[in-house]
Amino acid sequence: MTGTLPTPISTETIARRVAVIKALAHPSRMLIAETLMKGEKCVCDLQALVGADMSTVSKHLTLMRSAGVLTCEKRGLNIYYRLACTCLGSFLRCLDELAPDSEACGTNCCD
Amino acid sequence: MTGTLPTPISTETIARRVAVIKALAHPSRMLIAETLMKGEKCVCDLQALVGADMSTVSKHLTLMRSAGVLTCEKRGLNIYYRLACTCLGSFLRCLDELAPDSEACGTNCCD
DNA sequence: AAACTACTTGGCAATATCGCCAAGCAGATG
DNA sequence: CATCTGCTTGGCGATATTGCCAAGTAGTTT
Repeated sequence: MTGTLPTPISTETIARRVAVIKALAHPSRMLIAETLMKGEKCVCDLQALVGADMSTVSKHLTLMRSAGVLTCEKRGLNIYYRLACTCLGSFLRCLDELAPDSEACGTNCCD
Repeated sequence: MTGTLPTPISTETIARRVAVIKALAHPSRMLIAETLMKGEKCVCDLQALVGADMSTVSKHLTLMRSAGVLTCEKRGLNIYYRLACTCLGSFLRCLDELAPDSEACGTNCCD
């Protein structure tokens, strides 16, 4: 169990994680994720929320779905999106506690 | 149509979260975060790990520190970086369970 | 103090992401 | 069937990210 183990994480795992993380790395997509934590919404609802062109919102949703963050279901004329990533809420709340650090250790110290 | 409720999350909160998420949204930075979960490392260690130019690694680290994901401390000739975001581990493990979804609901269905 | 070490910063080209418009498509409705 | 609705896709310019080289800095050693 102890000792020096070679990096036990594969490039594929890293890539998959990055794809999911990137699916959240945009203000509109973060807002969508936050909103969907309260329940499913159709694209038109999310468009109104985000305030961008519907095609833009649709592309955001496609990206998030491809990454596995969202799932969708068609009912009647609308397509309803919902969160697939249940662990997101607690993580985001944790992030909100995190303070940005402007202090450096090297040459770029400010005081 | 669902009820119209005013968005209870501020633009600033969204922006802060996105900054943190972006700090993880790159293969090298994800690998750095994963590695630092096991303990602090100096920049040269991380350079060897990532396999990029030291200046590149340094910029990644600066970005992560600015977002609040890392902290650093200078000891002797080296600068040691460590993870500041304690909730990252459980979130990443959760992400690893998440399956990417290639099935769509609209016109882009494949089968 | 000159040279060295460990790292950061500036600059710039290559690449990726973003967002709008226009066009397309499936299902519902007239 | 023709049209309308809700959404997706293609295309493309605008903007942001990435990574290397070169140059700079603070502390260390000789």
